[in-house]
Amino acid sequence: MRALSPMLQKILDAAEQEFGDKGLHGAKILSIAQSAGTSKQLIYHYFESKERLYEIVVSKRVRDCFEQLIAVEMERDEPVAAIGRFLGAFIDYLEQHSENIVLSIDQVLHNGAQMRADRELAATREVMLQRLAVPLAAGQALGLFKPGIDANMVFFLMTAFIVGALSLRPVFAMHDGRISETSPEGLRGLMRQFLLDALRA
Amino acid sequence: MRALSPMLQKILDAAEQEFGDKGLHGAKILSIAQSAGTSKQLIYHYFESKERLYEIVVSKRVRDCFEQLIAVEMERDEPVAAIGRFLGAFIDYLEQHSENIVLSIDQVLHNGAQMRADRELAATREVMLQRLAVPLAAGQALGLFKPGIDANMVFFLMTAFIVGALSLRPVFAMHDGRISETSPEGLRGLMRQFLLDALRA
Amino acid sequence: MRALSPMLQKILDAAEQEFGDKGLHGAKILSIAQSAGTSKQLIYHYFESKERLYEIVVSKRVRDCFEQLIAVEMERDEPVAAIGRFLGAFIDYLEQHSENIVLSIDQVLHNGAQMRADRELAATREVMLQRLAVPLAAGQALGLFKPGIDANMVFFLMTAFIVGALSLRPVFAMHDGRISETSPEGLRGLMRQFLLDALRA
Amino acid sequence: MRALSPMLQKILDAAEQEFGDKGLHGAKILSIAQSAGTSKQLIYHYFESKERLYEIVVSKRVRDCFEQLIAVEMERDEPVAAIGRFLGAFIDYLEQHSENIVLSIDQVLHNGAQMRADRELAATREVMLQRLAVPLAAGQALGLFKPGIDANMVFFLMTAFIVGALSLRPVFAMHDGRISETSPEGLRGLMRQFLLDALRA
DNA sequence: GATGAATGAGCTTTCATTCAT
DNA sequence: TATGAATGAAAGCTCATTCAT
Repeated sequence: MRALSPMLQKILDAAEQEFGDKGLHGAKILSIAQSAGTSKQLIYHYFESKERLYEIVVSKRVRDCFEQLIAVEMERDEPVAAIGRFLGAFIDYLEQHSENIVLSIDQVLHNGAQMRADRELAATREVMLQRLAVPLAAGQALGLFKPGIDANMVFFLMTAFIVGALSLRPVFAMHDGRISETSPEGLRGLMRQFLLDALRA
Repeated sequence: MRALSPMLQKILDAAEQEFGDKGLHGAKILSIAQSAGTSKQLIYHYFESKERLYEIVVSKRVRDCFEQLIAVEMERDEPVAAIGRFLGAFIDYLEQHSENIVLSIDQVLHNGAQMRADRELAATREVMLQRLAVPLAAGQALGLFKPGIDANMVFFLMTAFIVGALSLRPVFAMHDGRISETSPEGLRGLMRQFLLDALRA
Repeated sequence: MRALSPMLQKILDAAEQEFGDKGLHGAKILSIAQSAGTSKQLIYHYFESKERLYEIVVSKRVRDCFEQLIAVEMERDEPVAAIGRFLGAFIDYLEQHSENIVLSIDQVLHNGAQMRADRELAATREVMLQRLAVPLAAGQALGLFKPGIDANMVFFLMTAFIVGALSLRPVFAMHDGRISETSPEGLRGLMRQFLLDALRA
Repeated sequence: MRALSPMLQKILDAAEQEFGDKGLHGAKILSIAQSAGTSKQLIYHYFESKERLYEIVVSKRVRDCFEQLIAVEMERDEPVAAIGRFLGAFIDYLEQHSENIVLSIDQVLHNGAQMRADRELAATREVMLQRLAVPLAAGQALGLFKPGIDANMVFFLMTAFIVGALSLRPVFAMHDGRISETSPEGLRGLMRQFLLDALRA
């Protein structure tokens, strides 16, 4: 991974911000250019189209997330604690990177088309899943977790729930103060417990 | 609730479709007009702006969802079965009304601004929550459900998970066939079980 | 001149207001209808088009102005005082009826097309001019006024100056406080003196 | 003042024409684009809005007028002739640039908002007024002109009268042939004399 | 790499006007 | 008189994208 030209880096950062704030449709190439301190034309010099830039940003963000999850230490803990640690890291990551939420969500509106053919991303993902599989299998062997679900499924359940909760929280908050009164700490614990209970045998 | 003029009804239906497919930004007034078999100007005759039409569609969809949930019979079952029935109805509704998914999701990109001041909607919501509270409280009294969570929180958890799962399913399917191989039946059962397990004491 | 149906009268009043505020282009039929408490369709029931309604309003306003001027008592004064009285009445009228100013001005943008064939208006105008001619001729005979100008020309000069001054006053006021500091009283006197001096032999 | 891109120049010329013919509301961006031989989008590339383009055109026209008046030689003449020369130049300019008339007039409908914050224009105006002040003061010292009026007021009176007369001439011509029969020469002389007489002590 | 000029396609919105009842 | 429905035409403006330098 060699260093990118500094302007290219700025463009990518600005695009991450803009797409993460407004989604594919809401983002404007001109805004990205201005945030990056350059012109639209330079963006077109580097990227063939807005869609392509978006794809690249999405892949980059998703890969970054996978890499953070790969870095979670799970070897020393017993299975439930290990999965709990993974979960905590996942929740923290998504809470701190709201762009990923919007980007994930935005995929829904665009059929996930942005992730189609990224081999490297698929590989990273596989590594992450294999690491998650270790404590899961160990826990299942000990009768701590439900049988019949694999790492892929567990990761899907986690993602669905965390992304759903974090993105709908503000919407629910409008209706009803109670959710938003729940401190971030509280919601974090709630999500973690909820998911662990759901996995338990 | 008197009958709407037939063209107005067609416009609302077409708007529901279009917004449900593409979200606020992606939807085009011209498309809605063409689907409804009329002109964009007539839409502006009835609705003051695109945003306002969107708000109305969102409110309508959400209210419809709440009403379906209010109609779920829960009186005859014991608590776990009652909540399970509610859950099943909720999942079915959202699976059959994918517009609601997109609409919910799209709120995230627009700060949920579309639901702010709909008193009637808030009232319907409250009725629904009160019905859900009955078996929940009964179950808690019997030690079947976790203590310390109320109907509002349960509804939030359900929505977050179901919306998250249904919307991310196609995205995950791109990476990995296994989720999509899971038959709709299978996913339905999985979600239901997952949520019930999470609520259990 | 029989009484008009009350709604017709309200429409004309509202049109006067709206055209007088915004000019032909700036005025909206819908606004007029709403101000009059009726619907656009009724306006089209009475008037064949926006342009035609405008013409009628303009004629009405101009006739009203002429009639006010006809009513000015000039018989008892000596010539200079008589013309001064006429002038004062004209200035007062235009100051109190800013619609007339805007309407006159707006004619410029539309080639005065709105006044083409109104016989009755032309007749009223002639009466007014003949009354003005009396003290003018008397003054000229006494060597008080310039020779070689007739009532028509005098009326043109008066109108040009008063309309010009009243309409440009706010524009000049932006550049320079001094004009606007001149009290309405002051401007009134200034205009009157200015015109009388210009007519003097 | 570097040369403008040729297309920009064409756009400005076309805008001057169009706004000068139809005023702010009546002018259409598409017309301007077509007259300039380009597309409306290019106009928006250069100017942020129709209003802004209008402001620029108005400022440009008004500054041009002031500059012409600054260029009038008044040093060699005695006061009355000097003011007469200024007046003649002013009348000629406005007769030859009917756009300025319409533009001035149109200000009335838009509250003169277009001239608010143009420092440079205000400065040019001040220079022009100072030049006009010289023969005025000299004439007042000799008892030739009324005391108690300054250059600003004189300029206001001149503008009001000339703009009023030139713009209302066609309107009056409809009613009455006599004004329009007055040759442009004749009207020019009449206005000049009329204004000089009004200034005289 | 960088920049100014230019364009095509399309969008939301407005408004005078008409028709049927 | 009065009203709801509908339409044609166009307006102002936005944005992704390209080209030439």
